[in-house]
Amino acid sequence: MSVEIKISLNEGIYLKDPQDSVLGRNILKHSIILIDDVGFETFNFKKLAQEMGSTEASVYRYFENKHALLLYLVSWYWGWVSYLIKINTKNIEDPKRKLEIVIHSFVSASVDNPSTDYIDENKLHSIIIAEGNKAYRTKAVDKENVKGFFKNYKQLITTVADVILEINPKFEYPYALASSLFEMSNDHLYFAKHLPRLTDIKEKKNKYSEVEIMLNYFSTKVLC
Amino acid sequence: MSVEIKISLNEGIYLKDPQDSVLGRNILKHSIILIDDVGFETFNFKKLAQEMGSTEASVYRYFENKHALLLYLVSWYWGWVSYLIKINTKNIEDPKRKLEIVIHSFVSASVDNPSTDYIDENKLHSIIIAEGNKAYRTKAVDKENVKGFFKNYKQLITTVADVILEINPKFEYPYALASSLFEMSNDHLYFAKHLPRLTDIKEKKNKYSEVEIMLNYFSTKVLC
DNA sequence: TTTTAAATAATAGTAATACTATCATTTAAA
DNA sequence: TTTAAATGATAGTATTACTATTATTTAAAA
Repeated sequence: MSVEIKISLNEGIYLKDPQDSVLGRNILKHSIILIDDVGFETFNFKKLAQEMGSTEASVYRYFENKHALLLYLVSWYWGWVSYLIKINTKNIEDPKRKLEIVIHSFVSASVDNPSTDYIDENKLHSIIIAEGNKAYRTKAVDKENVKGFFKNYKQLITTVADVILEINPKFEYPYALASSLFEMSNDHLYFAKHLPRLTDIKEKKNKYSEVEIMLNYFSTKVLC
Repeated sequence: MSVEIKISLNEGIYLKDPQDSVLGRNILKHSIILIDDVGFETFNFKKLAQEMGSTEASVYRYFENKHALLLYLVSWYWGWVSYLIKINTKNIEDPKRKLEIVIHSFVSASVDNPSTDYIDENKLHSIIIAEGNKAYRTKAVDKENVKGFFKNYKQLITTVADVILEINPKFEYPYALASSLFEMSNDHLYFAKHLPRLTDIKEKKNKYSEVEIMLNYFSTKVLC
């Protein structure tokens, strides 16, 4: 059984919503596979079209360029994690437990959740880890921010900041802690795999649960 | 008076050490100005050569491509911050004080330190903040890591991890905390400027000292 | 069911990018 | 002062990042 979730995304990111057509969903599906495989720098629309058995021009009808496509995928991920946090923290009273769920969602939302058939959440998570911050680390940030392209990220961080404030209403850095937990999750999963001397997480063991334990430790210490 | 520091860098990063010639130092100088100005994506060797009054082919004699040049700049920065930490923590006994100096170096090494004449440390810091992690977030990380291209980063983090262990020898995450403090410094300076909803740091006030206070707060809490 | 419109495919073409190669000239070293 | 090394000038190629045009397929409306 596949659950049909449609994550809402800022309209300016795409020219035509890829979630609404077969070709569009195919673009999402294959771009995730390709970017994960060759990396964002060497990825391009020609290769994507070849992989899909479509044409470059057709892809350009959905996205202005590959940056917009990356932003779409990353936004989708932000929205999806927000959604998961919302349903998984429903009916939970203890805000500390809520934050644990948040952290678990950051680290491994993809492993134990329903998947959309045209999106491989595991591969998408790999893309977030390796390429995620390229989506907002560009000269166009400010312009794109005004257009609301990062709304899903802000919404996610706001949700988490609210949980943090529930735990400790006097805490001075709820937003900073929220975004840091998200970024640290990705950073340390990346470091464990590629630059192990920059972290204490070991690739050998279950690095996901190790990162989870570490982030819980950090957040507990900071909030106590 | 300008102090002549020569930061040592892995030889594989460049084809010819730019620090050793007038043209080379000019490449460093102008690439910093240009990347800071137009962003790494739109930066290229043709534009750089034009700005400098040199030629594309000449730049290619120093660096294989713009990625290598970015890696050089970032490595130089890592090495430079390491150097500053070393001289500024000399003769200091209290490890807690040392960590404060480390954090101060992460946040604003560039504002109150001697400068090399061909490197604008302030602009270089801006580049680190905006583009720094593109230097290691590529499909070539593992290959480049084997060649030792990230040695300066590892060395920096090891130095900081040692300070952390001096404070609390039983602390389980010295490397992770060290790299997180470095990354958080850059992230939150970036967020304050471009995506303020992701942090609590305000652009208006002195964001550098605000970030410094925050990182000191976090590290104290985590290590206590 | 036909007609019409919308979406996609096929193809071609352009400007910019990321280089490589060659040779002339300047600068530095022997 | 000869020789080598570094740089400049120029040209050229393959790839990338698009745009434009027309044909064909698919879907919607009449």
